[in-house]
Amino acid sequence: MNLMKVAQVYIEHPVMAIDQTYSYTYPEGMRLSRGVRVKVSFNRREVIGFVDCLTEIDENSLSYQLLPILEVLDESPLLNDEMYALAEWMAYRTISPRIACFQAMLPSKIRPKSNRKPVKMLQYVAYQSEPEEFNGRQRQQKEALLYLKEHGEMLRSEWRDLFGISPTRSLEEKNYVSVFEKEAQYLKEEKNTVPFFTLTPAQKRAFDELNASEKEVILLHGATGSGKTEIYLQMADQIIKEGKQALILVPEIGLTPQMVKRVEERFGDNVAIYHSKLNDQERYEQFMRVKNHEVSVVVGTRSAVFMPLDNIGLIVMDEEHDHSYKQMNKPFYHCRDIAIKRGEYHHCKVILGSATPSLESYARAKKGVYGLVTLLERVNHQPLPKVVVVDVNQQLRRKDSYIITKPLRDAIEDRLKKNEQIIILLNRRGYNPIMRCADCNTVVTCPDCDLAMNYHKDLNQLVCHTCGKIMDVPVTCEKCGSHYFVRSGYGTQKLEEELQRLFPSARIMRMDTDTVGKKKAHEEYFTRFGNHEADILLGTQMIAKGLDYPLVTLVGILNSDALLARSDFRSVETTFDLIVQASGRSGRGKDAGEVYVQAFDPSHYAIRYASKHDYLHFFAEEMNYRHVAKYPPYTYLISMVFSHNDLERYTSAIMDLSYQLKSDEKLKVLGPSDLLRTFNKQRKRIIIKGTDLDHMIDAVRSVYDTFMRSTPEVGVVVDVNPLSLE
DNA sequence: AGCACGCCGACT
DNA sequence: GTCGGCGTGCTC
Repeated sequence: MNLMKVAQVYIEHPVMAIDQTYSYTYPEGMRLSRGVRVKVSFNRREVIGFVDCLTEIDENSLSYQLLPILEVLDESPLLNDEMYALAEWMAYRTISPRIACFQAMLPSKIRPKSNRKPVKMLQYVAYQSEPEEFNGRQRQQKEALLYLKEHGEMLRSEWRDLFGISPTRSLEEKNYVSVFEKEAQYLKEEKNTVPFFTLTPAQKRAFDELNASEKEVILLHGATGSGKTEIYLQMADQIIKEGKQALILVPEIGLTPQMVKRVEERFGDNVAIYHSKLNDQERYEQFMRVKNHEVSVVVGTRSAVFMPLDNIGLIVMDEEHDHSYKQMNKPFYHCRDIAIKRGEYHHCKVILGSATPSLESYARAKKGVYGLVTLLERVNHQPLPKVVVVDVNQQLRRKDSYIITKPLRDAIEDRLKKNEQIIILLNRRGYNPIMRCADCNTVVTCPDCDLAMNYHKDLNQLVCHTCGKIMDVPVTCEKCGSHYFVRSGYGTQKLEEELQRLFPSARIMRMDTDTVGKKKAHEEYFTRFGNHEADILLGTQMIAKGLDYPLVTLVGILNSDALLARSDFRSVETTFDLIVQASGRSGRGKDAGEVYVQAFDPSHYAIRYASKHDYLHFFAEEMNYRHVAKYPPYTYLISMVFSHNDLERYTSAIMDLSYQLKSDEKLKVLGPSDLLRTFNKQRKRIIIKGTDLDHMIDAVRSVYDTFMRSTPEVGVVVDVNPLSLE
């Protein structure tokens, strides 16, 4: 036995193949602890590692030479015990490498990956001393120095701007002030805090019920426009007065400028805003503000759930059903699961709010696992908007336009006359979605994806909405050689044209990924629409949620049941949600709102119940289907997608894997089935169904492990609790 | 994830 | 005869 001290280190590459610790020696006195990053040599390269623990091992038992840790990169751990344990739990649950979880939790500037200096340095000045006396010509210098004495250190550039370059430079040269570099600090802006609104009696009741509930997780089922946000803000206020912290999570598109403004008005600079559009530097700054206890409230999207708050008193997840809470790439976590886990750790309430709760959450609330508080009255006492369902087939039979049907056209005309605003939702980009050969009917598909290309008129080119490939409109049909093509269907581009033709004087604004490409464009569009710079806002689902414009009295949903055509088990729920949420944009001001829903199948229960804002009946009926088909929330799912450019070669390996899973009688295994090819990779999928999630995870982990070792060249993506199976 | 090692086709 | 394709094996 020859024991020696070593550090167990995870290596930065987020792949399952090296999801284990490696031992490194370290010199006496090196400051190491769990969660600090180190520089080590791995496979003859310098990489960043993440210290897991310090142990002793028997040198004689090793068949290889240990290497030393080269450098310690952090003075203190980046992740405290709570977050470290959370990362390990998340890695287990999502079947992903631990490093991927550490990375997901940290802003990229301090991710284990980057070895650049992350930190922006700025020059600051500080008061040192002053002369016995200033002479008459040194008035500027005197002012500048006294100002600095009074205000403490400040940005050098700011100080120079304020008092001029010449006096400040003399002061610096005479060493009355010191110049030094420091990490850029978040600039505190003076923000006026405004008082809270008085809660309506209905809001007050919900507020009290939430406070009184014994449950840790409580579902707040509140209609659109019922004033849930105000309740969250007042609960957060109450919590910070107790000296604790509040974490408010909002969906990607829910973090509108309006929302940010509201929160900042209430909490001033005691709040950190964290969302996906921040750049690396901004993320890092917000992360550090939270870590350094400079704020008590965090408002943010999915990844904000990892903010290093250490004394959480309340977690709110607004629009808890929203799909943007699920990370769609590694490590495929769901923000709700993390929020609830953190709530358990901090023994605080977790409030899930929604007008259209996910079936999972509502089912748990009904079972009593979660608390349930209901708030169905709207704040402005307006009834929920009247919903008119237009049968598109019927309009077609009358030889009327099926894009914008007569009833909707009349309604638009009417609102334009009254100078009110209109939102039109069409969940499809581009001009014509499909282009086919006029002779043999072959649809033009993406060479890499087996999916139809979309015609974009502005580019006069075809765009693949899956992989982004752009190509010229073909001259000859690949199948039959014909030179004639027809384009059909309609997307937002064509709709914009159509609307402008129908209403030549209307000011129309189009929002989809093609028009709001740039970073802050969203905000700009929303502000302009809010200022009534346009009469009609037309767009894809990005305009369906969270917007609050009092002048909007009409919402039109064009292809409302397009989603239903999909094979996904959640498509009905998604359709219901989209209609109810979009309807919620109408009639939020003093005038009652109206909604026109164009559908090919108006009798479908998703459309029927959505048009009556009837969540409860929808829930009951949809739960029936889920029960019969053994889908969530009655079961759990894990999907495994295999990809390779020549996947057929691995069919037998995948079959073996599925047989292995099928031999477990606690599991139901579907597939492998072929998926469409994307990014020039063939894909196959296996779906595992079961009722014991831990058991399912263990089973998948074990087969995944063997598969990965024997055929590492095949891509495998495992998604535990996938939101959709498209 | 990288990167070296290793075994088969088109070239100075 | 070599240069180099990328399958596959390993990293403390």
